[in-house]
Amino acid sequence: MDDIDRKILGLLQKDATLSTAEIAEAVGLSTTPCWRRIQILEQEGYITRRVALVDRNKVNVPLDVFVAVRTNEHNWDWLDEFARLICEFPEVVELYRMSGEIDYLMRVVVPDMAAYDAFYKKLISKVQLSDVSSSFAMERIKYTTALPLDYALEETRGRRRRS
Amino acid sequence: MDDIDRKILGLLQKDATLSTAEIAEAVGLSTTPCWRRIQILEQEGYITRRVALVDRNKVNVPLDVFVAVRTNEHNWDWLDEFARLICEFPEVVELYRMSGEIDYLMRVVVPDMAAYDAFYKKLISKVQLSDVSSSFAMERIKYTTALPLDYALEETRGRRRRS
DNA sequence: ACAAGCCATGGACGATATCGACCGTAAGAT
DNA sequence: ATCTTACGGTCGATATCGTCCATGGCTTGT
Repeated sequence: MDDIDRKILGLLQKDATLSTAEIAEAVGLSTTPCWRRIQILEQEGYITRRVALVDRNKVNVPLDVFVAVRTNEHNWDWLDEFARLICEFPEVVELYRMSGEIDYLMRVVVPDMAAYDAFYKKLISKVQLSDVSSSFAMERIKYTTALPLDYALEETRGRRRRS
Repeated sequence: MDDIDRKILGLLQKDATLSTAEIAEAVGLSTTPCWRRIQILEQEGYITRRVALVDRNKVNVPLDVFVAVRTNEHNWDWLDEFARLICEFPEVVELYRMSGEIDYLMRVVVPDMAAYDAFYKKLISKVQLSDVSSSFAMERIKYTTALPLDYALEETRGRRRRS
């Protein structure tokens, strides 16, 4: 993990269709060593997968709903069951176990409020939840899958230190 | 948008490295028409981009913080400035304008609570916010970039209706 | 019956990925 | 002062795919 690796990751995070030649030029390497680095980044698990992002409007799910959940059950079995169940819902794209007041927070994508209502009914019919509160997003201002790379550690693995 | 298109999108959402031949086989087409459909899906904007997802632990940002923001300023100029500013922060991965109590909700990724504190200080030094409350995620149970495709409309564009 | 739309097949061209081999160099270690 | 290691650069060979023809056949709507 040096500056060049960071640059490569940064580029691929934005656009995974870039050819090795293009990346090589952008980071100031020739193609072969650049390709080697990408290989290593993949083998070491820095890059977990490459995916296509689809337009939410085109597939008719323009609405984000944040669902804050509280429960009375706080044992592992319940959590397992809950997690398993939620993962079945394709509408739930994010689910976090939280600290503080709220036990779980999830983001749900649906076509509109009516569809959310249908989802909500399905949800509460399957799980016992003591308190559910939904907040609707009016507008998504920023959304990116790109993580910040400034915090990545050098990790003197081989011996990679360029001035 | 028929069942085959949905299948193709579903596959590419999960793994964009699949070759057209593999996709073709999976959806029960031969390669050429399958390739054409993918072309169309891209031209029509169903597929917006292809990106690489990187491992958050590897790049040292394992912690999710949800930041709920309230403000007194409710004019367009302020929003523009706020949006512009937030988009500069690579740690802010999602930002929504909400309905209800909270004005804005964002997800921030950082290495640890200390780093979040540093981020927080940077944030409040740049924007005037009347109320900020942070919730830390203990665990990310589900996270996917794949949208549900069940809601996608048929959109009888050409004449595409399979049984 | 006819036309339109979609599929399958086959093939051709070119871009790229994917290596392997070899050399040069700079920094660290002994 | 060497020896070693870890790069990077270059060259080149394969082979896989993407890309895009052209043709023919099947089904469906009018």
